[in-house]
Amino acid sequence: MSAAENLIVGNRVLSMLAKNRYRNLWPGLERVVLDAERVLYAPGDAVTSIYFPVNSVVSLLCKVDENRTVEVAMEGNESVVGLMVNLGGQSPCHLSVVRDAGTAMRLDAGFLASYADSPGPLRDLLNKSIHALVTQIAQSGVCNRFHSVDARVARWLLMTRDRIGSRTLLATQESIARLLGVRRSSVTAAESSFQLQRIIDYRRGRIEILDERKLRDACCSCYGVIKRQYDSFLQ
Amino acid sequence: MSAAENLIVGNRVLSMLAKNRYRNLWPGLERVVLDAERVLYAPGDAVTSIYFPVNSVVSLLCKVDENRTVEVAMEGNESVVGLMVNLGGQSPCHLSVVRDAGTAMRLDAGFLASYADSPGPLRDLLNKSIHALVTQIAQSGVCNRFHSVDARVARWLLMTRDRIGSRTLLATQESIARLLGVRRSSVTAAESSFQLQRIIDYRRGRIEILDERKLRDACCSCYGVIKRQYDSFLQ
DNA sequence: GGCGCTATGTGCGCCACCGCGCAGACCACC
DNA sequence: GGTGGTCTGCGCGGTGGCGCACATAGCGCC
Repeated sequence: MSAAENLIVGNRVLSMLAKNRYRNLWPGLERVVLDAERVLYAPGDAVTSIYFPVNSVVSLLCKVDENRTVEVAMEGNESVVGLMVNLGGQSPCHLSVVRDAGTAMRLDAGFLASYADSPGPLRDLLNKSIHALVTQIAQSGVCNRFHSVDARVARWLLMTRDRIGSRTLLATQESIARLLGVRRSSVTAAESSFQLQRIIDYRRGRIEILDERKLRDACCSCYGVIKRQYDSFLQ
Repeated sequence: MSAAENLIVGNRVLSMLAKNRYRNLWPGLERVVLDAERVLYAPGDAVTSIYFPVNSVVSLLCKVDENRTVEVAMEGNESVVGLMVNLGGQSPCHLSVVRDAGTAMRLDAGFLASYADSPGPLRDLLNKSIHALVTQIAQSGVCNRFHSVDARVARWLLMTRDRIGSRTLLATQESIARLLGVRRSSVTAAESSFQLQRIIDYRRGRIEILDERKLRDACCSCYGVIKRQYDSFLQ
């Protein structure tokens, strides 16, 4: 397998297409590096590029008030970033920001749209991706409203882990707090509790997951609901 | 204009199609009455019917825990109920329940899909509808997390009003509380405060909006964000 | 090794909202 | 016009998370 193919299967959606011998998109794919904090789409922008993250993570942010934007979804190797907005031919209503730097495969939005215009395995897959994203947005919303900060931090850590494919996350308590829309000290409390239970280990912006099973126990069912939705159609 | 056409333009999506002289769907449309509490779709179901509400309102409910399901979106005359699920060919992950009884135009899901298969004004409209629904889900999630019960009740009242096209809503404090995921007495407090300010008048399951402008002032910006998204492509 | 920045630890008062329970009021129905 | 069920008013203690502020500790950099 070529280096390019290796990258391609790093994104679960592309990987699904590869498995089904659907390679119409391959010629249009281009490897790019996404730097942290780069804004991919902002409200009002035209969407000209679509991204298939390999090990990068993109946050979908929604404005709450003047000085707060919270994460309504995170997109990584299981996602097609910019998809929904593009298919609607609409301008995004959310901010898409690179949270974890890394590589992604870029595709021209029009190029993708031309292949998704007609029915087929590609369009099915994209529709299912949209469906899963909506599930994530809805479930995260509910979770953020009803579940404890501890459970939400646990969910956030697990979901990030799944998307970067590594047990070591780079995130400060401050950054997590902003994304979840909670106080930093609430995140401190959650993380130090997990540390005491030897579930995670952390120091200055670096979190290592020691015991994934316990972390799952610490988080609510929302993690599973979201994960199952993606797993149901990706491999 | 015939009685059927009158009904058709009662749904803003159908009305848009009528304006653009797109009438392929007309032969498949069938007027139905939706009774309150009827479950249109449940997780695991196959979606065989699509509904264009005229004055009925459908709640999209998401399970929180064993004895709680909360509203993640409400769909009425601005919506195509069952759309997203159908296009993905997926089974719904949320419960769709008729909240306010009324009429709707029913369409066979396969019939709609056959017309949405190819690009055109219909598909554009459906894509935009999905996009708006996602905006609603995301914004409601954020709103439910960060804004006061008072503001959320105000938003709920206004959104319902827009969808039924009447200043008089039928809803008990208990039912609103369940949908918003708050205590009934919190809704009591909100409504009685609005009553004191002569914004609404209510008695036993019947709420009348007296001053819509003040009600707008009482609710957060989320109402406007959601409304603008729909208004941007519906007439 | 010292300096400075950033990240983390911790404490305090506060408040919106929770869960529960009960009383009272309204309305439909017989 | 009584009666029963539903809807609304309200009170109580409890609590999770908030906003703020300040101290400490780790780490990069010169």
